[in-house]
Amino acid sequence: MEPYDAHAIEEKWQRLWAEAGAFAVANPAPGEAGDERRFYMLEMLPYPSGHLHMGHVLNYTLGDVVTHFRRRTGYRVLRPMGFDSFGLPAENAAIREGGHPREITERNIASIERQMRRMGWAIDWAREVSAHEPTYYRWTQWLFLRFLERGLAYRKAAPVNWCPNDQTVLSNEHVVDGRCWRCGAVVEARNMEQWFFKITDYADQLLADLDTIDWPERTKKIQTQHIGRSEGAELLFRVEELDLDIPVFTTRPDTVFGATFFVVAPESPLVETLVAGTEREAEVRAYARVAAARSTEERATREKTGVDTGRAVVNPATGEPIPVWVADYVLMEYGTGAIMGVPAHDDRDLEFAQAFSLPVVPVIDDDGRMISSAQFDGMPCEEAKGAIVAWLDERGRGKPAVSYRLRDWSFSRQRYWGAPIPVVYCEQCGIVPVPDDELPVLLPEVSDYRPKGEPPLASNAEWLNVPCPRCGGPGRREAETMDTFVDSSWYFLRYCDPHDDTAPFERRLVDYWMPIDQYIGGIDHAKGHLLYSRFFVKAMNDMGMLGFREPFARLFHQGWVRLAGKRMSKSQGGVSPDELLDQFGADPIRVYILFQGPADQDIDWSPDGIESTVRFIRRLWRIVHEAAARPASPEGVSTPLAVKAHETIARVTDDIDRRFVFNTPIAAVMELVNELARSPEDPAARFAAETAVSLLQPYTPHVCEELWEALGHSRLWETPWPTHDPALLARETVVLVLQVNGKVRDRIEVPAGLPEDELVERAKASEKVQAHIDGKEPRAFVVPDKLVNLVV
RNA sequence: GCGGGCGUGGCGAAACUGGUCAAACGCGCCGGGUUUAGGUCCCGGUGGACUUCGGUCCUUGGAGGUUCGAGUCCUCUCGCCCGCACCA
Repeated sequence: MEPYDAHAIEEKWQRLWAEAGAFAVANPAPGEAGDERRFYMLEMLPYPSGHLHMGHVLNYTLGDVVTHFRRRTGYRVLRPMGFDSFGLPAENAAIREGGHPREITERNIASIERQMRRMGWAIDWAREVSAHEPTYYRWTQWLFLRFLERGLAYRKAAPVNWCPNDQTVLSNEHVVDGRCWRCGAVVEARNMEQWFFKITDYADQLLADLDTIDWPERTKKIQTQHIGRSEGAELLFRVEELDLDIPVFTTRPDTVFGATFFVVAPESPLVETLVAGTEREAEVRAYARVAAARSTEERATREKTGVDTGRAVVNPATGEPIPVWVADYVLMEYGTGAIMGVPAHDDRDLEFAQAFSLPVVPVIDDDGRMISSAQFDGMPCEEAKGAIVAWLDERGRGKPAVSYRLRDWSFSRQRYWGAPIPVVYCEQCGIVPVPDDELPVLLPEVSDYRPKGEPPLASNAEWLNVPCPRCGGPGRREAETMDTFVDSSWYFLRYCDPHDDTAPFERRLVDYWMPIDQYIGGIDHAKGHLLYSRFFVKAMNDMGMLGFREPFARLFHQGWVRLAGKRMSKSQGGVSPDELLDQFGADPIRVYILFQGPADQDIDWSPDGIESTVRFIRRLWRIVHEAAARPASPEGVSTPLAVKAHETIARVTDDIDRRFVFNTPIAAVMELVNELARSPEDPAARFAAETAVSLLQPYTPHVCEELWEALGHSRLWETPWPTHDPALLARETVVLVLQVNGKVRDRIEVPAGLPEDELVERAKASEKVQAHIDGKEPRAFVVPDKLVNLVV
């Protein structure tokens, strides 16, 4: 027996798998039956920072176990890999260190890919895609144009975070405590033109279809909350002098009789309409300008401010005029950008009313019944909601309405390293799409990636100035690029047909593979990537491009791997997998990361523990080699070791398949190996060894392949998953637990399948039981074949 | 403030639908063996208290409750973590 040499074994099998094309999977030929058992296993694609971190190792090892298990249980498994290779970090590295973002990105991809291969993950590398490659972003641009055609992509002015120092728009994530994360300057709110995807059109479907997918409840909750559907009513408040009806959204139409004032958001166009030409014009405008420039955080925390417009609107319920104010506690983005102020029943309105001495009129009493509300007095307020809306509806002053918190997705970035947005601005024609046959619009070279008020692409005049594709007149390209979340909203579709140069994918192929049977990734993407991708698929389904409405049928979130209490992530590598690979090899790392605990739970990384998995593999190595020297186990052997092996098959299979837990199968195999070590002479020794190696293969594929050969077999990676023999597990006798008053007093062996009264008789016959029931006549509770509880 | 999750040995954890002494498996620790020594490796022990060594009692953050029976279900409470947050 050679000593266990992780590196030699791992290199050998990685080479052999590559030569055999072991993990490549073919697409079905046209006309091939679609009823084959297929399985699409996908983990979220990595962002190519310098190297893998232990969180990746957990994520992809988890997916690898599922991949091997599904392959060996008879599925055609698609398990691809790619890189989310556009984005700010590479661009910032280029600004910081010099060099081109493409060089940095491609160097990182090469490095990560090498690490992935060393980990031995069963990936179909022939399907690899990277977002920054023109062969990929050509289709990202193509999809954008389809969204544009349907009005699902549009451009409009919207408030953004602006850093006055860096002269750029910042995403919300890059505003820390109201300051720019890079230079520390106080961020301003600005109104700028932005590109948006109309995800709000799909708010209801995104909410409703959560019921059709097998996702963690907490993730569904996060999305539900983010979509934020509220039912209520839209009520009309009239400005008589201007002959103007202003709608407001409210979830509390029952309180409308208590609306004593009216508030408009400072950003609202109504402000101008209301005050233009009045004596309060200057004062109100000044307030609106200052308030609109305040950050959302500032507006949320400071005391209530506002200014009276001097105008009045008519409360549609009371018919009385109430004053109209402008105040920054009302947000333009939600509802209609205007509210009715009901200080008696809303804390924020009360605070405002108290600050400005506005009247407070309660309209619901302590028992929840309507008061001071005309004909509705005495009605329970829940009932009054519908009744009042119906009453206002009859008079044309209101109707039931639904409002969402979800906003359209702003996806344009004033940055370099992203897919160019393929449109041209023409003075005559406006926004003109670049024709499909001119795609991709290649990302041009620029001299400086730093944004200086204008996106970096605008600095390349030769690229920027092109004739209008429609009229041929002077035009200017869009210089903004797309958010990387656009790239990652459809990459899983491209994997199905990665080399198609006539379309993003063939519908037949995505309909064959999709939806993804098991998706694995961090919960940090709960309301970003996981929502955007759902929106993309629904929109593409509506366009007839594919035949399903949800991308991810089943979702699992792996836990965080922490180092000294901190999450390991892209920015803080912490532990280098290369060093661990050099020191221990891939198999021990793979077992260790999954043995720590449930995969959805955070784990603390400790290099010490990994030694113990090396020890286990060495022990397995020795014990299996010893068993391999013994005669083959007879067919149907039913020794205790054989029974243990079958039990282990049943446990491991159930854990991976049904329970989706990955730590306890390792413990189960360890138990089997321990049992084998204790009884090496058992006739089932070889069978037990074969079973242990076969069951552990998804975790430690290299060493198991080597041991499988030592046992006289070949190609474990495509050997069918073992099945247990239920007949062997059916015991002839069982151990019956005897309790008196709920306490265990004895255990006796009885034939399996005895009727309840027989079990009770046997229990009463036990001396130890008799000593505790003391001659009394007990009541009996029986769990057949397991337990009898006698209660006296 | 709103929504959600989690508390089990010295440590990571197991106990899957309430039912075989709660703590499997592993780490750590203790004892023994192999070894010139250390490491590796092998064997055994290891929740707590009491014990006449046969056992007895206690123990899943805390307090109640349901049940023949609760780590598991319910109520309250303490602690930690996560998501949202002037959303009308």
